[in-house]
Amino acid sequence: MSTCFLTTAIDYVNSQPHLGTAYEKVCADVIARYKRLRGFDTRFLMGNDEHSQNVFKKAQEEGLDPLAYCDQMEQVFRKAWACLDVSFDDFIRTTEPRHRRGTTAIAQRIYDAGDIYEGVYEGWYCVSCEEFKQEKDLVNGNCPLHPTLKPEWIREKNYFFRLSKYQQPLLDHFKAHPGFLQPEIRRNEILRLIEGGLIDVSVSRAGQSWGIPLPWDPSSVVYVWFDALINYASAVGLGQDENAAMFAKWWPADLHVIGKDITRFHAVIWPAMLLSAKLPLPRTIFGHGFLTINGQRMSKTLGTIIDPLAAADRHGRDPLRLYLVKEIAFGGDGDFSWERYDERYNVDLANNLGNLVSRVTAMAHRYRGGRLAPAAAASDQLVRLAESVVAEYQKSMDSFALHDGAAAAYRLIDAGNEFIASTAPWTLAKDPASAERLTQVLFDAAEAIRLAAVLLEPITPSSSREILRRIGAPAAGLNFDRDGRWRNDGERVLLQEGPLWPRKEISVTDNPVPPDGPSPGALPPVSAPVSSPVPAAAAPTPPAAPMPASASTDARITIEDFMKVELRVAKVLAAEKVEKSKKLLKLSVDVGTEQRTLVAGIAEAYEPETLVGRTVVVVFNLKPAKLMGIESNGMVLAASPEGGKPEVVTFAQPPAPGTRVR
RNA sequence: CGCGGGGUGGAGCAGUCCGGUAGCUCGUUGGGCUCAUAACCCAAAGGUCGCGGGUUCAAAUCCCGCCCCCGCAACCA
Repeated sequence: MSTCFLTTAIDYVNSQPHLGTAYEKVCADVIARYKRLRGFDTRFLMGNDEHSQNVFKKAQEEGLDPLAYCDQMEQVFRKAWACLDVSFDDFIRTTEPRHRRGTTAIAQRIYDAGDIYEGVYEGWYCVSCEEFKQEKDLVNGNCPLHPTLKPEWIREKNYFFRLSKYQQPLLDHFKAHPGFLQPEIRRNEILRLIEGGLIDVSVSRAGQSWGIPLPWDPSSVVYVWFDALINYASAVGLGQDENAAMFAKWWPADLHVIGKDITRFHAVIWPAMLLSAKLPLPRTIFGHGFLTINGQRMSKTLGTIIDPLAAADRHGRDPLRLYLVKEIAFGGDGDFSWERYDERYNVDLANNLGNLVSRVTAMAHRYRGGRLAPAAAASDQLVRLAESVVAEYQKSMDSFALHDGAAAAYRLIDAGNEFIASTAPWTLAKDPASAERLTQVLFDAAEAIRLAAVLLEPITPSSSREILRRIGAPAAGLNFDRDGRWRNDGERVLLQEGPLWPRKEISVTDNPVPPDGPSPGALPPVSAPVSSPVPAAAAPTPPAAPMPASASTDARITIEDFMKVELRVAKVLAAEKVEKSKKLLKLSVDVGTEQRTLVAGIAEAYEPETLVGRTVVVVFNLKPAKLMGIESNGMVLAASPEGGKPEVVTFAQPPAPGTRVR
């Protein structure tokens, strides 16, 4: 049996998982489940990255032993992944003995290969990145990733890995293995990087206790990212004699699923380390994109960090999983918004898949007492479509185009609905002569559902099992070769039960996450090479936020929309009637920074002279417009009663011109 | 020249590497059906593929130039 060993990035435990972290795990899980469905002996590894100075500090702040702190965080992460149905087979922590042994072993091998030398490292060090920065990478003297943080100039004894030596071997490897790094855009990026020359990298830190000691110099510990990368190998037995068989079975990894920001570590340094240690390189590295929220980067300050558990809670974990894989092209960046999430829930699950199951099971019961067996040949059209769908699904999933795989499955679901409309079972039911035809039509419809459920199983595992149960098809031990094709055999006993996904009338408001409370304890900025720090709240996940129910027809705008309008206090310097105009006055106003000419439609209510010297409010950033030949650069605010005369907005105590109004 | 990502029917996106009928979802309009979760089906309207050049028989796609938008950090997968 073929094997498949795949991994995700291990996560920093400074903070909790967020939707972005979850995105990676879910996608990797979909791949893992797909491989199992295809019959691969699959091992899916995840874990936590714990040897970070930030973790150490964070634990100290909380008055905890670092390990105890990590123990707590392990539970937080495990719980999150369990809630999302992420089916990892192994969960590694970098503080585990097996990892220490693996790291020690590989470090020793690299050392023995002569690829590590001692030196003194001097340079700018970003505490948050835990990474040395090159002068040229600094922006205004600060780390580009943490502009508010001053890098430290550090000088210490350091061991270096001869990365430079592996430039050509890496290029050769990339050339020989076109699929080594995917998608293409990452491959090109990294190729350019390697071609540009590699410099040796520091692999140790002196004078620290939180980490794995170097085997040849216990006064230093292995640099955290170096340590982190090795988890993939130590998890399957590297450096553990008693686990040699396991290592032989699983290594090299078939796939590392990682974020696009850490491809450099995975596609350059990690392979070089393995080359040096004379170990096989992973077969594939896939760098996925980032999730944005409403088109914006997830940001704690903007309140756009989304708790994956809250998202799963809103409609269910499978609806969330489906959204993440179907609505985002795997490899590119993608967007999440509550509105869209709600929409996809109703459309994909309630209206289409769920409703299809309802109508078929209902008809099976009404017309056939819930029992269906083939009575004739299956619909050619459906069978042909199913064949093409399965082929496309397989091709897509094999090439990590998970979104296309999901779309393929949905073509079958759509076809099921179309098939019912075109065959009109309710009409067939009225004619006794069509009895067999009706039975077959219902069977075909049920079969389309069954097959779709099988194809969707990697994405929506528990929902697929539920559908299969209702449709009277076996759900246990699914196998793609046997179950992933059209079948016109066997009796099915269908169950008519309530809606799988009730349609939800969604009120217009969005973000169901309440403004998070002040995060406890100031956490230093964190960015990690090998995994990603996540939002800081150390408190346990709050109960999933309820859906907001603010009703209104949404003509309302957001504060951002409003803030686009720049209102300013202005003082009228001069005013005159616009010739040939009934309503317009030409005003010259002082808006604080400058003097402007604008036109206001208030001539019917004000004599020009009465306005001079008055303080009004103007829209400062309005596009100029020509009125009666005069360019107006702004707009005076005035109450404009229907049919009545406008009343200019003024102040009891006029502020200085230029003052922002909001 | 900071880095990166974008500009494709009303909205959100795919397609761009490997030129050749511009595709999907939502929305809108009209029609149909009644098995089903006011769900489903059919049809229609709607696009100078940011702008300008170039290559080509042919450009959303390749080349050059330009404009505009977004993100850039106690948060990054």
